[in-house]
Amino acid sequence: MKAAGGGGESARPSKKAKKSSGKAKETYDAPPEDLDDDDGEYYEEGGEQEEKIEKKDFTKLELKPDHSNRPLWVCADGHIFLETFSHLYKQAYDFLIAISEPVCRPESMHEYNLTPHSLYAAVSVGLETETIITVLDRLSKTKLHKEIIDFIRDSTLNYGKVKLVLQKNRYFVESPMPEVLQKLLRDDVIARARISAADPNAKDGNSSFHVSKAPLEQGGNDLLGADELAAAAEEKEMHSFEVDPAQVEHVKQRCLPNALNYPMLEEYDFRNDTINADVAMELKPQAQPRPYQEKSLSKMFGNGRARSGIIVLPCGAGKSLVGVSAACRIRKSCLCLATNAVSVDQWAFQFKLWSTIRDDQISRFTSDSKERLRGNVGVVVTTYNMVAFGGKRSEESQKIIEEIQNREWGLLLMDEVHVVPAHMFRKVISITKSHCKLGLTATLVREDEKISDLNFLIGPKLYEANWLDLVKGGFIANVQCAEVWCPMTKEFYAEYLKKENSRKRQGLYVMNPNKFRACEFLIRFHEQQRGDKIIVFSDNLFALRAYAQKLRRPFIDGPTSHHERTRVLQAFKHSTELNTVFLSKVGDNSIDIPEANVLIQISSHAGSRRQEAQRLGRILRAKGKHKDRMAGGSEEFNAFFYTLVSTDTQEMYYSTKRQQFLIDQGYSFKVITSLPPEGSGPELSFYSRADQLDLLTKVLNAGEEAAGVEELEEDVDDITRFRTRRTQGQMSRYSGADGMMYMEYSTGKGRGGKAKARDPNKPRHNLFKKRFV
DNA sequence: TAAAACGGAA
DNA sequence: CGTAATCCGTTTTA
Repeated sequence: MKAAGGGGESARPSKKAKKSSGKAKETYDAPPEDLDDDDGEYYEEGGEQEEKIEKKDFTKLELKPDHSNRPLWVCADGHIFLETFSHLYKQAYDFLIAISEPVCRPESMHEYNLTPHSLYAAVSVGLETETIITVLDRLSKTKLHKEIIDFIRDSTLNYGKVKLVLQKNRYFVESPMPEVLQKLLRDDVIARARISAADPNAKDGNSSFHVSKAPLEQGGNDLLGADELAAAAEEKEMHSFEVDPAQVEHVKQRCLPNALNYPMLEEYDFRNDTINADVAMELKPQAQPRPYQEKSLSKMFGNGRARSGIIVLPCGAGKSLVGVSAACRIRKSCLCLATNAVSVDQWAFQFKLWSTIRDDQISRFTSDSKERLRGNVGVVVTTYNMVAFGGKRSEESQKIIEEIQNREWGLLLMDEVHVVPAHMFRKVISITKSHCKLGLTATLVREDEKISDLNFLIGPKLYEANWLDLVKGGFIANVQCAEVWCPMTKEFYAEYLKKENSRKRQGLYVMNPNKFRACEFLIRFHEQQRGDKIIVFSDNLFALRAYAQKLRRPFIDGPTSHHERTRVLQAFKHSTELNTVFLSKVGDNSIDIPEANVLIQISSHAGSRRQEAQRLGRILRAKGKHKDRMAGGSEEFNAFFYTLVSTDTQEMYYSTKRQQFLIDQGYSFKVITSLPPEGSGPELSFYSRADQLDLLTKVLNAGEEAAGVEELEEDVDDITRFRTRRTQGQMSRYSGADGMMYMEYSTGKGRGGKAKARDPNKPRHNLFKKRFV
């Protein structure tokens, strides 16, 4: 088994893992007992290291003899690199996603980061400290730094000592160890949150805490392992104090790893909950969760109870089935929150589609459909707004909202958790009382860094799928992402440089005739050559209307009536005549268009990574079943995502920023510099200079109307030009070093020629074949 | 009676 | 930092 004389016996006095200089001996304690490590001995006595060790310097780390079979590089600072071509990739990925935070996941090498929060999440899904260390060590090419081992131990030490429980609509902080509660109460925030009602049961000479015997023996204990039974036995003497429901959020925050470090366990033992009645609902037999959906659920229900937390799945990967499944397992009242009314309808539909819930046990609650629950239990689907709305309410709403506040919910199911502004969130979570909270999202990023608040507002991240793995599995579409660089025409650029007002500038670079022609070309190409369904996005309403009118296609924006929307979308879905629609921001969230597989962005002014990902999600729903899949992971693209950018304008600055999230997910962006193609002439609009100038005057006039403010005539804006250049620099950096992005120039000029060559084995799409080979 | 339009809010 | 979109609730219209 373990090599004789394993690292364990290197009883060395100097254990410092990191030396600044001089002759340092690098020795690390071997991980304690390896669990059956069937692939044999790899431990060697710690070698002598001569030079200074940088945390990310691998050269001095001692490789295990069979390192090539092991997929991980583990750095002393908590960064972990995973080789995705390893035969252990799948296991290693599942493990890493449980214990660490993904940083960047391109095709062949992933980067992860161990943090106190991620370790907290790991323990909360049931991993034990020593298991984490052993498995990590087993997968690592090198011995683990002692620093890392200590870090893992420290981070997970206190987990599970404190619990938050909801009983009869009152919150209690519980622990078998009264001294821990004392410690917590020394914290101001927690002390203030405490409600010390004179509860007759609390009278107890020894301490001021409630002492209770945990109700056990409810049956179903045969499902518990020995550990749980032991733990349950310990819980017999449980000390607790009550906290103000409005302060729960702050108490949880204080208990997190970055503060007092007693992260609170929040589990719902729904099987033994006899107070809240069950809801009769089960998954229908045809609801077959996919492997990754199954996996997310197993993280949530791993020990027979329901854990609170967040599940991250890309759009179109079937988040709603996960949500409905969770509700069906718990079988208690469920409050489901969504961002808007359309989404509410969809959720209600999904519940009816996948589960056997009776129609009168599910109700929608929005401003124009206030359905009441029949019985005393059931599923309520509503919006964040509805629950958090502070203003005056109609009489009927008032009643329902009171009911929601007073009820004790088994599950609080939150869709698109990232979207809701933080203050709304907080309100919703403290208003409603639930035993278990499940958050669903595709993009766990915000431009402000409030995303980490989710750790105490809801719970740890339970599972996150890797987009590229789902692509390989054929569960979501395989998307070709491209950034199309459209040079400004001479006249437009001259005007652009004159303008100070950013709004006017935007008008100019969005309406750039070359961009228009590129867009027109792409629409024609995809409609005619491939029979695709196309969505064109524009944040800028003027451009949206102008493009749509010129190209004679319908558009949908905010003011478009509901009736008109459905009419257009029906035609888009079912008619072969209508294959392109133009959408404003409305399309980001509330419109569902499963048919579309090509997306063109003509205006994307703000640098929101989330919006970019959300938009890509519009075309991710797997297309054409599995017919596009081929063995060996070399599959043809079946969806296309174009971002049209006017070169040398502010747009370039934003687009790289926006792409970052997708790049972290492993997507690569191809840069296309000559669209429309060289030879194209009057068959595309704005060919003649006269037409272009005509457009220019229109844009200028419209700009004045809209902007309303007269701006100073200024010369070249240096800042903009600087930014633009710098951005280009960054992009070429991506193209070379990271291999995540590469540039292709049909003209061959510039430094793009040095770009990484594409894989010749991969089939190339016609469009790219024609233009760029 | 139900849909559409308006206005304020965050 | 400003725009667009959303929501709620009320009022108007068919």
